[in-house]
Amino acid sequence: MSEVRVRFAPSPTGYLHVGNARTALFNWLFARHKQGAFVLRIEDTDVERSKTEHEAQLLEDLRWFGLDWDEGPDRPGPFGPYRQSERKELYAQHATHLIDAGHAYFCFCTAEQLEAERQEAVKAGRQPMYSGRCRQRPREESARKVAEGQPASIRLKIEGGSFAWNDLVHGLTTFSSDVIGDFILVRSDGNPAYNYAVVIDDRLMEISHVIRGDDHISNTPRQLALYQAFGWEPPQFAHLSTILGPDRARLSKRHGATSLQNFRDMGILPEALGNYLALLGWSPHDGVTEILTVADLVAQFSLDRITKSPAVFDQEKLNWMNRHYLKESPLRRLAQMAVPFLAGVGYLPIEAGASDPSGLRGGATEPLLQWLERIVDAVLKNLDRLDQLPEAARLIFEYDARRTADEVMTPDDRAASADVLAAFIPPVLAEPGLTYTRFREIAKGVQKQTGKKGRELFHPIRVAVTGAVSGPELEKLIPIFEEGAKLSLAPPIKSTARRLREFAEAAKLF
RNA sequence: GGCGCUAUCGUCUAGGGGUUAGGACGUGAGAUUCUCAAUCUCAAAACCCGGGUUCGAUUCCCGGUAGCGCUACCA
Repeated sequence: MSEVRVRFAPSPTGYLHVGNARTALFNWLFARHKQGAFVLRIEDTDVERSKTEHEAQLLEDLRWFGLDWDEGPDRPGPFGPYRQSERKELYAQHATHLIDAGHAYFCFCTAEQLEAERQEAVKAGRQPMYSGRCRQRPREESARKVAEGQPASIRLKIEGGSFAWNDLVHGLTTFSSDVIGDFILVRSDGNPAYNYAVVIDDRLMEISHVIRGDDHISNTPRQLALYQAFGWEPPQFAHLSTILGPDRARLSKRHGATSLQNFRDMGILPEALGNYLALLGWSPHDGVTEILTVADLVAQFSLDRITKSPAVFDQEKLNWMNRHYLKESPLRRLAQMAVPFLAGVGYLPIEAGASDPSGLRGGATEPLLQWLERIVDAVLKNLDRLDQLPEAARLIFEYDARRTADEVMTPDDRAASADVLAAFIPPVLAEPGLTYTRFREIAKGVQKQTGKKGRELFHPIRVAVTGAVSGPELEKLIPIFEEGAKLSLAPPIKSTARRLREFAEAAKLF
């Protein structure tokens, strides 16, 4: 068993937390770095939380994140099945084995009894721990009660002085066995408890390294007790620190975006999220490099460079990293990703049940995609994430001449720039197909005529044409207006000339 | 309460018995551009506290404090 085998074992709750995503990522990086196997196991024995329909969503989230697995529910391997719900027979067999060997016993205590004992212990200031009342019952008696149909859970006998392991992140970690009660292996309804199922699964799947959140540190001695009872060699453990919110409390839904789906909806690129998460609790050897490709991460990853301390999730830094990857991304990819964001605010015509995967009426045609590339190229520098695209591109899709003339352009501005506008607008209106080159020539003419240049010249033009005091370069915007107008979209894109005509009218210029 | 884990700029981190304690995000200033942004340059900003060990501790040890976790027939 020298081969490295790691696993990620999520519950399909329909919500994959970034903390879990980071755990999955670290497992995956370690497996790929060691050229071992990455196993995906679904922990779906808890029917309350697990919904089978959520499993597909989970796999989809993981794939979007860029992870793949060698074995899993959709990729059968030699250690299947990979859903806990399909492994109940295995858990039952091993529990029987433990009882026969005298390491486990049936417990007939009711929930009420246990709760009462617990309350008492707390009141008396003692450690609330199972008393072990059913431990001494003769095996024959227990067997008889079970045969009679009395509900029973199965508990493990905890013995021995202490449990210790050499944690790959934290180093030597020790627990006294005094603080661990005889815990439940199999619940009275026949379902295995987490600490039991996880040991059976990890052992049977020949997992070599268990990499998981540090909220499991206190569970580890229990699991060690099980390995001991079975006479099994335990795997290596590595416990990852918690991800916290800005208030230093464990990152949760009330902090805002915390699921993979949330980040996807924000227009965060998977490679940006992966790079960011990899740096949350891990750093490369040089201690300087921050931008790392997946290949870099796989090549450099090592468990001994993982931080022990918890980390506060910083959306600002994620945004920065996303901006970096956005700029590196091919325009075509971004144009395609832009469609749902623009369609979502009504800038592009969507159609329910459209045959095209983009969901657009008429489909995402080549001319449309080329035009979207221009838009993305123009506004990219202003974006942290794609969900800011509608706002950044608004001046392309919306132009209100009335508002521009009355509000955006102040009376002072208008008075000061009357000569520029008077010289600029007529030649543009007379131009059939405006290009940026032509626009430049006209602007030059205005400069000669009015003697104004730079900001004095371009600001009034910008405002009149875009309806905004700031935005992308006119060099990029003019072609977008012109090309957009030709696309006959619904709602339509107004050409430069049309904008100026409306503006002149609203401002009563001529 | 008990047990456990953690502690370097606001945040993510590098480092390590002697360093000008390094990088990044964010922040501030400047440069540049028709504007915003982007970009570039510069700046401010940290070793939790108290004991020990040592010639010397931010680094090693102990204690305190704080934060977090576990203490379930949740996972």
